[in-house]
Amino acid sequence: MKKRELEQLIQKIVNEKVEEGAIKSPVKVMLERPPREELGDFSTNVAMLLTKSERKPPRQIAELLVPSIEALGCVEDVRVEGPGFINIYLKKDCWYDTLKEILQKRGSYGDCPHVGEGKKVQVEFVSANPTGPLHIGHGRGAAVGDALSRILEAAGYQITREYYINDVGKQMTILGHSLYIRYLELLGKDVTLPEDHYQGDYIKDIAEEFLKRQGKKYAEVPFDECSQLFIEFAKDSILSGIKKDLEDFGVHFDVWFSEKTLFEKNLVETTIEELKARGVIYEKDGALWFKTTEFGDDKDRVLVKQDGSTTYFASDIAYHRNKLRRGFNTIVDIWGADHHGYAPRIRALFSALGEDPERLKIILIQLVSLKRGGKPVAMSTRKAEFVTLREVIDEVGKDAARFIFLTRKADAHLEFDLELARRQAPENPVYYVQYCHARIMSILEFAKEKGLDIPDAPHTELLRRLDLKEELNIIKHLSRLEEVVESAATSFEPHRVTFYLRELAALFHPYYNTHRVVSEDTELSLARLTLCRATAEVVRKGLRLLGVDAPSRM
RNA sequence: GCGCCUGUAGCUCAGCUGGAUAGAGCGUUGGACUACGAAUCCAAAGGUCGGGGGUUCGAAUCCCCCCGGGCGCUCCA
Repeated sequence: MKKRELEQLIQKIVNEKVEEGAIKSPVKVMLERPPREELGDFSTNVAMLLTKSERKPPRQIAELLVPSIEALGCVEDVRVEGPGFINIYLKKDCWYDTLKEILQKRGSYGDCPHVGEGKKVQVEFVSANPTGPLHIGHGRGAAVGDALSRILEAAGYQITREYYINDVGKQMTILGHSLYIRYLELLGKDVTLPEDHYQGDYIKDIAEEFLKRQGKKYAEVPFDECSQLFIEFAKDSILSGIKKDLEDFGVHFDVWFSEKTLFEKNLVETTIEELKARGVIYEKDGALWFKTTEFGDDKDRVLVKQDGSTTYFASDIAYHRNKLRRGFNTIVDIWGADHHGYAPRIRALFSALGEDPERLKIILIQLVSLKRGGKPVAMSTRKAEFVTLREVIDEVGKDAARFIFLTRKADAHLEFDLELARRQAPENPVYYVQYCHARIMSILEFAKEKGLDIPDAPHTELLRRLDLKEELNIIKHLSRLEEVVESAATSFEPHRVTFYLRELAALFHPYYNTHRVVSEDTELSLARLTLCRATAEVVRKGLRLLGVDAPSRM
């Protein structure tokens, strides 16, 4: 029995009471899980919500509803407890239906298409500048963005994963020039890399590659005459590295959106024209301003500078206007938390274009503080001292890294201990869940060798053998998957799935340790094997939503 | 100075959008493998939910004020 189903049944009862006149005002029924199992499987606070409009004590209102709820097929008992909670106890047979449903739906169990109804959502994430390799912080953004996308897909949304490439502007010229300098260095020229250039060794590697491909023919060519070539080469090389890193991290983007194309298609200009037409653009001090203060921003923002060049913000609004034009119902931007100040301006754009700013959902990713064996690791982008995503993948593995990134709310600081993450030790949380899956697969294997044939569609008769409290608790937890997916999707918080899985494993491991699955009692064995199979199915599904593998052996 | 985020057990963090006696993991201490995987399990200890007010049947959760931490306040990208 799922919460949503029971919620609807009780809502119907309340609505009937309202029609009959027994209750004066309508109320939305919300079920919740009581804090302790003695208080039932579900409970509702409707009676307390109605005290004011009914002018009756909550318990009296509750009693009005109890008989109809008791009459529901799945309900074993209904009690009014505490200040006026209506606590509902379900029949065991209803829980066994959960197992049947899991085995029938398999990988699609937990999906809730009614939430998204096929609406289009764009998720833009990572979007790191193509001036250097991805570092561990980008990894967190990648893990969150991808897991969120997977969860939204399970919730029935149509997702476009997108990466925005900042491939224009001064930084690109500096990148190209950095490569140029390293190239000349290789040719034995006496040059030094300016301080504001990219210092990382990766530029040297690219320079060697450049030399191999292009030879020495640019040795005497001034940078001004070959800048485009160097810029393109550096950018393409870095970008293909980024793509490779992300693929190996299990993240695949549908669209790689180039900022440059905004200019090529005149979209920056068109956007400014549209804003002009809407009367939110003015000129001051030789620059062109967007009146964002009209929509809640602190100060107005420059779009075209005195020297005639456009700002980064100009590209950004053109990009977001383009997103809107592409027909996404919701636009999700995942940013580093240090960019939070930009939110009001982008929202201002939505308002200025007559769009609901609520369509833009911004998720901020807090910084990762990196440790190694409990000791902090210093990071400095400028000095190119940082731990790259590549190193993390190679050192601790994709699964452990992704899982750890998803053990916290996105906007909370995350401590990432490289040594801990790499260690296959109990304190490493990913193995707790993966081990649960591997363990079950091993049990199923064992059962097969014993000649036990687990039914694909077990009868309730058989499942009734699962009457231990631990067994029912596991089944009840399994029944929550859809709720968790829905809440993770609507709150944009993928970490909820992580916690759910840990809880599930924490129910299964002790059960396994105290009760034998495969025993002399064939019927009981089959019932328990069914439970195991359903559990493995849900663990696998949950891990898939996080982009983490569910190994059969570890 | 202004704005956003944040403060929950020794440490790292959850807390289901306002519910009943606030929960995990790690760490600490003690215990469990001659039957399905010990990457597991069992037990113990650990709290003024930063502080103060307010809203109401009810607050860790919502509002205001302080205190502490982080991050933003470029015609930078």
